[in-house]
Amino acid sequence: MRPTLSDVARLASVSVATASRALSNPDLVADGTRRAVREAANSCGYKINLVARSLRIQRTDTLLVLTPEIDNGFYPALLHGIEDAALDLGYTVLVGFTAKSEKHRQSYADLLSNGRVDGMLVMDGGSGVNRFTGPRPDLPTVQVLDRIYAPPVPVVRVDDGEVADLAVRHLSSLGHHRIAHIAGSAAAPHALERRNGFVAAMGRSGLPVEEHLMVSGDGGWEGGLQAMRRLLSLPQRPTAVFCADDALACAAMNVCREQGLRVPEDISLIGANDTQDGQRAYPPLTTVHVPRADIGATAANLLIGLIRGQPGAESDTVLPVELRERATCAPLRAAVAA
Amino acid sequence: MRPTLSDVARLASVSVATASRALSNPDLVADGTRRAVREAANSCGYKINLVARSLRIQRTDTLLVLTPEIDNGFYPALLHGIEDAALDLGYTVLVGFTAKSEKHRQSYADLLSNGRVDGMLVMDGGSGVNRFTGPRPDLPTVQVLDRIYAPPVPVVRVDDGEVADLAVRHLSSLGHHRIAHIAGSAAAPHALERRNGFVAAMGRSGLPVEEHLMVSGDGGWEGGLQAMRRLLSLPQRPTAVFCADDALACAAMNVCREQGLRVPEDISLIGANDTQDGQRAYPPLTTVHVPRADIGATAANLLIGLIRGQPGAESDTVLPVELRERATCAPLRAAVAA
DNA sequence: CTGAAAGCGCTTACAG
DNA sequence: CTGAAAGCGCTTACAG
Repeated sequence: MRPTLSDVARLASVSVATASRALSNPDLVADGTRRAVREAANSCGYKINLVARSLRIQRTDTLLVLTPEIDNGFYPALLHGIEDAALDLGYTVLVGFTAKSEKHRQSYADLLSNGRVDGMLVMDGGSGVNRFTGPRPDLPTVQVLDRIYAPPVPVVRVDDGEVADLAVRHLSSLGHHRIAHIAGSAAAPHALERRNGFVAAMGRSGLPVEEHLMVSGDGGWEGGLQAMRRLLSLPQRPTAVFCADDALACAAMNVCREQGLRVPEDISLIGANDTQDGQRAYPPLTTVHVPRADIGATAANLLIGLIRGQPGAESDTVLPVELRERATCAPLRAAVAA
Repeated sequence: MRPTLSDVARLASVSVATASRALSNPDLVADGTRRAVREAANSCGYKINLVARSLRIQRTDTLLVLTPEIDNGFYPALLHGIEDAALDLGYTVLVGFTAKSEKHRQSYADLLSNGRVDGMLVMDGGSGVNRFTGPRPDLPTVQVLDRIYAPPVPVVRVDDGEVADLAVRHLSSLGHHRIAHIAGSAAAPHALERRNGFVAAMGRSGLPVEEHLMVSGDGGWEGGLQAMRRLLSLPQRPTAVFCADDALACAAMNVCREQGLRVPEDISLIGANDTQDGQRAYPPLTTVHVPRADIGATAANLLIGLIRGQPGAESDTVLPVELRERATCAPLRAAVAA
């Protein structure tokens, strides 16, 4: 059997209380005692049992993160940001994939109410599950990017109106005015906000927004392909398109190639989020950068603050976004010249 | 405070023993009792405390998976396969990212020795950490894809020689004989095996393997770019290249574009693994499919068997791979005609 | 500085 | 079918 603390205590000829202190709170025991206990622990290969410890101290030092499928290049950076911040503060992070079914989601969320984790980071709000529906969680929770619980459950996010605004202003500054938008999944609040932001930004730039230039990219990669094909089949094609995310923009770029259109000479494309697929596309995608690692780290720190009962947790933290010019946008005249 | 089982027992006027049975082992109590206890539990919002339960029953029903960075499109499917199988059998999975440092890796691996998880799936062997170095784990462990512990620690993997063989035979059947290879990270055992497999397969096909046609794609995306540039700067360019993985092949494809070479008309490219980036490339990448979800599920099932003490766990499970023809390979004469 | 004791919240032989 | 009791492996007041 695995040695326990009482084995160590016996070997070191001290009480379990002292053995515990020597190992977890070294300052509380005499030098010699500490040494003896440590040696005993080593000699028998003692490892502390964290579940016993958790039961006793009433915390697990573990965070849960609810995430949708991660195979889309958006979540990994968020996860790493969370993990970095958490590990620094002595927390372990457990990730639960919730896109499969509401049942899966529930079984993960139960880990919080069942005391297996101390707090929860919800970043699957964009997948449309359970939105605004459940009661406000009474255990430490922070939302990432999409708000799915009413205040005062904190959110860490970006301003999606600003994302759209940066994209539209960039395109407009290049002389484009027939600008299209491929919207993201209707289930994602942020996609809706980017769409609204697109309309608002077009207005602010004094540009007309034509209904048929706003298409839905719902349906993942295939949806993106179809959306772009629809746009290119229009009698009056757009000269530029703002895609709600980089994956959609990559899909759009592929459609351009299959139809023999050059990007950016014949048409300008801009994405959003700044994910790896855009960076590695050819040509590399111009996009609006979303600081995912920062968002993750901020959210994790906030959650840990909540768990530790620190006051003054902001309930709405908005991080800045910025334009990342790469190679898929060109001045309108280039298209005209082509 | 959170209600405990004894609160429920009091409300239902039974002993905690009975309350426990009514909730966790319903058949053991009378109908009326069961109903009363359930009602009591609901009325006070009782949730079982899983850490107390774990301490008592001496298991956590949790699996740990050690994974390197996941932002490369390879790991998500593996993770999903693991999670599916695990959830079906009542296990929760905890994932630990280990690429940051050996310290991070250790702190995750400690979760196993510290009793927070029942078993461990090691799939970060390709990142070169700690290889063959640590003692054979004495707690339930299974390795995924790369062997980093000596037998009999089980492995679930593919035959990387076969991966290379399928690729080379495909290229050779298209008439290519000046075939190059861009190798994966030298730290990854499977990359080495693919490289050796390439040499063997070339031999089997009666093709010469020229030293300068085998280059290292070490260094991630940038490494891939450089490797391909080196190949294209050769006096005698290859007419086809087998890239150790799809990301490398995508990098190679970008280099071709930047140099004005058409794929597959001017040069054929084949990858391996069949990841999303290859599927979404333009043109879609021909590759060797590796059944990642199956591998994950198989490994998880094996691990759970180990945990439950089932005998007969195979210590080396090899899953089949297959060629996935898409659009980046063409007959040699096409290149000649060009 | 150290030890005896209580207790975290469950489950499960053992009796009845 | 139900209850009293022990115990999983720790930590931490409380005394000394």
